[in-house]
Amino acid sequence: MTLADDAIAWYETNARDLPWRQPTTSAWGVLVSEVMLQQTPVVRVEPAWRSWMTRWPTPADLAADPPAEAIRMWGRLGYPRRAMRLHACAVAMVERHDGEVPSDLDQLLALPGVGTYTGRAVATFAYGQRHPVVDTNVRRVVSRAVEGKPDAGAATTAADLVAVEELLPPDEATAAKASIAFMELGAIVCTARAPRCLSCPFETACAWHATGENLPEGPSRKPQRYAGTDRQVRGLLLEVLRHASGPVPRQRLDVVWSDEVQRARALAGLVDDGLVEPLGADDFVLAGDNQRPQPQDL
DNA sequence: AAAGCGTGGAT
DNA sequence: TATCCAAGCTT
Repeated sequence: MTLADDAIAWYETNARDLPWRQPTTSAWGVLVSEVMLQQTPVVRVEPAWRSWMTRWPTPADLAADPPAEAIRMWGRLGYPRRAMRLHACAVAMVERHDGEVPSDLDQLLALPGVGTYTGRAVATFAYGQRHPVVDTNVRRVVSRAVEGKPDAGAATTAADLVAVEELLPPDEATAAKASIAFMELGAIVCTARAPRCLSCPFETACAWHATGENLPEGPSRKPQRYAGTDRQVRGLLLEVLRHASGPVPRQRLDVVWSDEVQRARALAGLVDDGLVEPLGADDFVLAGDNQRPQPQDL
């Protein structure tokens, strides 16, 4: 039995029942789930994903609406640039791929917001192809089970892809199952904080378990501050703009943060990123909102 | 290649 | 309370 075999067997009876794993889910549905899951936990993604798919069942549906609507629907999932990119991705798929999610990995990787992980995840989970799908869960599982180290490095490397590829069975469909199984194992058993080694199908094979599960010395990532950062200010500004139906006067944005310099910098950053657009001298809207007729236009 | 980018729940 | 962490991507 290989690790892949053990993982697949374990997955058959232990996998969570997530909507984007239903066989009827479209490749678009898989892509949306993958983007939403970038740095956002499953429990928060699930309801958002359902709403999103109900409103925009296909890429063409999303592409037909302005980015502002995507940013609103994104709600508080975090990193709203992902909503922008998902919208841009839908537009690109309409333009370049006849409104379909491409199955070719290189075409996937060329889409906005689709990187090393997401591209392979879509090719694998939506189209059943054989690719190493390497996210934080898989890196942790492989780091522990194969290398005996408590945690993986900070970011995915080419070597990680090779290491995971070598664990995949040759058959395409089986490899795809192994990929989702490795991820699920990392998500619910081989967790960062309190791994459930006694419930792990790798228990006897795991190099890390064999050496006594020595814990990592420090955090695997650099701790990221939030309070007081531009990110917090951007979040506050965007929260106001999300709930506005028309142009927002600058004064309404001024009240969210007292430091004028930082506030201006954060707003400029949102404009730079294409999330927000200035409208006239002192009004702001979410990207594309100026294309909707405003009350004063009627 | 390291830093920037949201948000909220768990410990 | 503060820190860690959650299916990363872009520049």
